[in-house]
Amino acid sequence: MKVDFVDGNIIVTDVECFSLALSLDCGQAFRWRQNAGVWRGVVKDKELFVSQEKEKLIFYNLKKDDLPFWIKYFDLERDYRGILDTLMCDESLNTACREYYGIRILRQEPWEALCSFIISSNNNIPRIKGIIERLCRLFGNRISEEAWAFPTVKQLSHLSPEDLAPIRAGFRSKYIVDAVQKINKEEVSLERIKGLAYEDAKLELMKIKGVGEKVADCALLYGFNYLETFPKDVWVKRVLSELYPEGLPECVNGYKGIAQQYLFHWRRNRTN
DNA sequence: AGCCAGGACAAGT
DNA sequence: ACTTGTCATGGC
Repeated sequence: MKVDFVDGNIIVTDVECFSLALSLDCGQAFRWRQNAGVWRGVVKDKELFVSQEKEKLIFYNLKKDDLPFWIKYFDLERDYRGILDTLMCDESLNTACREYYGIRILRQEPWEALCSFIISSNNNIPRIKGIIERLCRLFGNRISEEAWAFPTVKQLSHLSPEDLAPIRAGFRSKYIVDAVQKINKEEVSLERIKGLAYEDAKLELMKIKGVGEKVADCALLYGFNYLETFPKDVWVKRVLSELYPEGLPECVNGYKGIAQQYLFHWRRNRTN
């Protein structure tokens, strides 16, 4: 990775095994929008405009001090080339990884990931995005003309399911409220989860109503960077029953979550 | 118009 | 321990 500063922009070159578009639009994050080749998103209280040309990333109007934050968010320091090499150990994984080469598991904010995947349950991606957008606009800090931060637990702490009616999350509103209250009362601690083993972390999250195995796994994979986690949604279950009735090959061990993301996106985008 | 959606949960076998 | 109905809403 090489970094240059040009006209207030930051240019990062020699970025290997990374596709910005695929990583932002593969169903793991719900707040990124693309316009004329430029992706816009918000993480914490930071808004980012970024685009990619081959192995070059352009961070628009970005302060130097903020670059490490985004390097970490996109997990650019991790050796994905090496990881994918080991993951491509059979025909299906080989195809999935080749077709969608460069998807990285983003390192999202824990609360945002948890809340987003509570909202995701029995829901479709366009609508998930809409609900989250309304949640941010109604309850998050406005950080620019057209950008709102994801609301903090504290900002949501006084709300009832009825107060959440405008975001039109349906039956999921009461789940959001339960998550907020348990975290507020420290019945569930997102801070503590970071130090727990996978199984314990999962049990901790599953104390929350509306958080079953799948939602907990998604939160751990996308929000806590537990890369060995393997969330099983309907698409991945199809892959498992169709291609891996006897179980996954051993090469995915340690990075099951990454394998899962490729298999999910590959299977979901298949037309036949 | 009707089916389905990156599920969870309770109730029924 | 598995199976089924229900939940609220809107995208297609």
